[in-house]
Amino acid sequence: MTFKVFRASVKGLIDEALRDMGVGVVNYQIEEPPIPNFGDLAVNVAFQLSKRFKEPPGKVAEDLVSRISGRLPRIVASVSAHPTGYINFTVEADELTYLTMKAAFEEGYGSMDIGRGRKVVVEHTSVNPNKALHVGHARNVVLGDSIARILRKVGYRVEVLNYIDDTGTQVADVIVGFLHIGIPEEPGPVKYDRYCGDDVYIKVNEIYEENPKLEDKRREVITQLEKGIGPAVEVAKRVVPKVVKAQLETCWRLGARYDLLNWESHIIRLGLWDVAFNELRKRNAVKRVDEGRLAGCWVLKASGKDEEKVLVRSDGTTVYAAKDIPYAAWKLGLLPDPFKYSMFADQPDGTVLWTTVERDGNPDHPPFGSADMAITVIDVRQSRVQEYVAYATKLLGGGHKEYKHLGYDVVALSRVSAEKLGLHVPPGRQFVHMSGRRGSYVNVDDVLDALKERAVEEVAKRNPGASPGWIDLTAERIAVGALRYQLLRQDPNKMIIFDMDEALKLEGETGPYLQYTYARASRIVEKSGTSSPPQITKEKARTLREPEEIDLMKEISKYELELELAARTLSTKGMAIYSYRLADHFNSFYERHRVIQEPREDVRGTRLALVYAFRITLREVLELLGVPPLEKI
RNA sequence: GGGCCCGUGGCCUAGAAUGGACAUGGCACCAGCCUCCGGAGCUGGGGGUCGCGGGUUCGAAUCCCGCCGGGCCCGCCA
Repeated sequence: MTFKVFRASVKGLIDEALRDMGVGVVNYQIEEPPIPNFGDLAVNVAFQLSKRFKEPPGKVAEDLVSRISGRLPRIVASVSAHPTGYINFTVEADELTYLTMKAAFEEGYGSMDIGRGRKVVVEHTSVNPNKALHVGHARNVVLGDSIARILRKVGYRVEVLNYIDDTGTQVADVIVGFLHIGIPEEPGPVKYDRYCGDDVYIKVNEIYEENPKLEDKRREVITQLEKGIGPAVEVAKRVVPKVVKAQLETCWRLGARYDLLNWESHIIRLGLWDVAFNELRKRNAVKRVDEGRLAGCWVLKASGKDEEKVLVRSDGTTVYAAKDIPYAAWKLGLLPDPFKYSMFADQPDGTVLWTTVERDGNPDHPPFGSADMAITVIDVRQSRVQEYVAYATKLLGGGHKEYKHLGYDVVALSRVSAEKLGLHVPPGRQFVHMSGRRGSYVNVDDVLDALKERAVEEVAKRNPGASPGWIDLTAERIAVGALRYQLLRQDPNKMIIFDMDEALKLEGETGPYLQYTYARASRIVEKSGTSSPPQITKEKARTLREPEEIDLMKEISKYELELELAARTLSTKGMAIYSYRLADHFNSFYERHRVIQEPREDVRGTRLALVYAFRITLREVLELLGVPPLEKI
């Protein structure tokens, strides 16, 4: 309730003036001016009105200002018309300081109720359980995890799902390796997901090249997995959960957490597809094609165009994309829940991760699914399929619910990094796509380890005599912060060309810069000898006078607006950039003004309060991004 | 062939929905700043046909059309 108050006041003033002038609805914008001299917020309403009145914007602006200037509330210091037509408002800094600090020191700071208790499920990660995560998967994990954190913060009931495709070809390949090629199920000391991905999956695919007949075995394995009987199922029961646990280790390392694992085999064996399919038929949403090239297939009737998506082949089997429909419908509670549930693992954050089971569940489970909104985090190559799935949920009676695809472009390897991995990069190409099957990818654990190694050097250098355990833990957190920030700060529509040397940077606009700044602020708080923020009064707020103090305070006051925007747009980018701006302003302040050593007692107290407010706010933002805050670095 | 995404100094990048003031930061580069709460920092500087060409508009990085370059999707594969 800070900069937001100022913004609301500005809007109120403009709307009141418009009413006075007797004009109807005008679509105008309130934005931050490009140059601080122009004030703190600018309104472009005069441009819109100038069209209507046939008068120059500057004149309209003056007219509006003359109506407004007499009735400014306390939070608004001044208003002025710029000759170009903008109406510029300046905030009353003392008032904003007081409001901002008061809000920051309150319990539940930043929490708001946009969600109104509505339930949202966020599905992310969903990596085939036959290999270790590469950095492309990491983008998925951290995007989904941060969105979940943001939505929870703004009042949604959030449930995080991880879909395990344990009946697909990728898992089947690994099982073929164990069952028909004789690769041992138990590796040496290597992490199990990596073993299955690097030593089994790749190998099996190489053997397919020489011996294509072996692919018949894959078909056989998949059939067994879907039906739930046969030797392949026995192998899968031993192998897949071990891979999933190994993958989860990496996800947890990245700071992610989940509520439930949904296994594809359960969806299939419990007949959820048949239920969904019957429902689609009942609602006349699918039809059987009688003739032509699709004769004998069941297709989804597309809305407008003549596109038809095959769901059931003429031999009666379902296509890959069709399997997503019952799952989506379950998420939104459009089908009866066929699952039983049991506990799968304890997570680092202290919560329990549950899993679906086919029978003998724990009756004492929390409610799952049946959300008002479903968000599926999956890369843009799945956009088309996701459209069909969203459309199918509407046909199944989910018209009042929302199914959203949160897409993002892939992470590719830079030419330099690819060549360092020994891959051939054709001339002229600047990047190469990652592929688990070909083994051309960068493993997430490897990236984190490399980052950590760099961080250990730095931390040890700056903290002589620190315990190895502390150095290790701190370096780990730096590594996670660095990687997460990098993956969250840019537009999801843009491909990330991953370069190892670039990724190892710890300076500039990076996670470690934020952590470093947080530690700086923490040290001041520690040295102040206080354990809670000083009482702030309007009188004390008045002692903030230096430009760097005011700028920092204003940046802090914008937190709620940024959070609101992030939640509404399901985007982490703005939050990431905001966190950097916050830290940047703090460092400018820190450079020029002393806190502990400030001789004037009143100024010292208010500055300390400012540091507290900054630290609390940055902590909030870092937690939303999943960048671990560090007291000491 | 149809559809979607991207193109902003040498490299990376912000400019959302709803066009508006001198185009945002970072990396790299140059010049400064530690007797002072932590220099992973701070201050200043150079560097731009916002891919190209039209159009709409008083005004376009932003909207429209057409190109160019890069990527992705479009299967009774998964």
